[in-house]
Amino acid sequence: MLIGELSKRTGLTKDTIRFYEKLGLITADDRQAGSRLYKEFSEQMLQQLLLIHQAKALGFTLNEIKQFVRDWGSHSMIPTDEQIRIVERKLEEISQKMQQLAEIQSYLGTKLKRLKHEVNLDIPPPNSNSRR
Amino acid sequence: MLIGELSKRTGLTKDTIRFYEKLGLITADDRQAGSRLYKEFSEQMLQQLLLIHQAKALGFTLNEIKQFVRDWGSHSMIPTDEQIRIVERKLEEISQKMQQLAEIQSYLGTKLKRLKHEVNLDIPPPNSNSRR
DNA sequence: ATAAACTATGGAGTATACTCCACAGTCAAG
DNA sequence: CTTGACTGTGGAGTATACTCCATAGTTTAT
Repeated sequence: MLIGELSKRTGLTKDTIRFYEKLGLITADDRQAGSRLYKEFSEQMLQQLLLIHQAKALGFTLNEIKQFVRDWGSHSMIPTDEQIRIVERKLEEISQKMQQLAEIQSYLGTKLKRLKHEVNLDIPPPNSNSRR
Repeated sequence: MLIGELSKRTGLTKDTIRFYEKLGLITADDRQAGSRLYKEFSEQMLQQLLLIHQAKALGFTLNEIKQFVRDWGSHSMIPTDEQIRIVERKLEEISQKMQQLAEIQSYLGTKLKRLKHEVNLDIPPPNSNSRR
């Protein structure tokens, strides 16, 4: 597919996609268009962009993602046992992030309970003695 | 405490702390020092900085964190029921992030299994037929 | 065949989040 | 009482991640 379709299907702008391509986060095949070359993107690149998008929202930088993408690609010339170590490290990072999220979650949960309690004190539940 | 101590105890540079203070992410009391004013930071601000640090690592922008910090502060003049909605929204965001992390985690888990399998094929387990 | 909508390239500009520097006053140890 | 480590302010500079623009060739619908 061409960049326009890719843009629509990922929700990323063409500029962002071109920027990512320059950085080497994604790749494209060349396709002849008259005297010039257009870029042909694969379905896999679409998936990769969606993953990049997610990873960004989770606080990974483009450089980290670049490593990530390079390492996971089956075409990498990195020996398997090193790849294993890399993936294990990423998994640890992710566990850490999840733990941090869990902390904030519990913090907010407590806060929420307290707020709801406050509301209950302000405005007693309706119908509390409306029966009969 | 003064900024130096705060810096050491949070791991953030003085410049970063001053930057955050300018943005209103944290506050400080003034303390007379000769003809000038030094900033006095509370234990609470230390905690807040640690939280800001975590939130950043989880992909929240400083602007989002600013909202966050403002909303949670008990001194906010926001009505309780609105505070509840805000906290609930944050909790949803966090659930979403956790789900995304879980996805990546499972993706990497699969990848790791495959890699380990590959290694097993390359180098058969030692002692596999050493018994006897 | 021609206009509208698409494509690529190069480069400038912007927002965010720091980071560094120079200058000047303050404080604590010897 | 001086010296070294601290403090604040203002402003310039940097890295990251886009975003916009001008220009020019291409494809598609009418």
